[in-house]
Amino acid sequence: MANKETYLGEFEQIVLLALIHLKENAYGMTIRMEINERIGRDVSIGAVYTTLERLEKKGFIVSKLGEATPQRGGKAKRYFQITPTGKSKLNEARKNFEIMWQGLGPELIRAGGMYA
Amino acid sequence: MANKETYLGEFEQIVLLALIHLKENAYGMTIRMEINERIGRDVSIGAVYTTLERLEKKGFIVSKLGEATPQRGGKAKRYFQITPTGKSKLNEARKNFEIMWQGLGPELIRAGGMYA
DNA sequence: ATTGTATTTCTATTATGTAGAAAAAATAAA
DNA sequence: TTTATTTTTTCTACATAATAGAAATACAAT
Repeated sequence: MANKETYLGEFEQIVLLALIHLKENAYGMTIRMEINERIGRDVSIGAVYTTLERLEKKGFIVSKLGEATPQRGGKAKRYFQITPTGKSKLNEARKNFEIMWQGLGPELIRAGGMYA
Repeated sequence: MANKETYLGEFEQIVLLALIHLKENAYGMTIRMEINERIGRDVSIGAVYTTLERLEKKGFIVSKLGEATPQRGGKAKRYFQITPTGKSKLNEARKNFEIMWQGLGPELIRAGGMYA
């Protein structure tokens, strides 16, 4: 990989961003919803969790179990938060994409060319 | 996957963008160099080619063999170009990232928070 | 023919993306 | 006090993407 232990995949970035938007309320179900609401990507809950697990193992997020006595049914929620490492990695990924996109507007790349 | 046959991975996006910048001169070696020069990512030539193969199989790029009588040693170059499908897919990926980043400046996400 | 050079192709491995079923753990109802 | 319902997580399995490095091509020069 680009750098063992530090590579950030495409979906991992999406999950990280959803998580940031959700602030104190980021857990499996809400993350899944946030992604779906924002970009219409409908992934399974399992897909979200395995990604969260990997992000945690890499040190990009941390988690803690929710309140012990919730006023509802269901297993306790596991809340996630991004770490400083995760933030800088995410910023770096963004910066790199920006550099790669430099000079290529969303329309620009459609102009001319043999297959355009 | 998000959508069988249409998913665009992180590195696939990078390769596609390098290829666009290179215009008529996009082939394995130059693509690898372009990526390295722009964002300092040093991938093997094999990594570039397998990615190009996948992109071609998905219909996001097309290739054709270079000049039959090159004035130098070495095997003929294989030139690559992005297709309309590839372009729109790339634009879509960018749009989605933009939506996910909305409201989160590169500095903004570093402010406050338990682990900041 | 042999050597050198530039480039591609092949082979293999690990990591990421993904779904779906099963398990947990709490509340509500019987 | 067992059984059902709800909400959420955890487990298992598989397809696809990221990656390296060696081997194969194919041409030019000696």
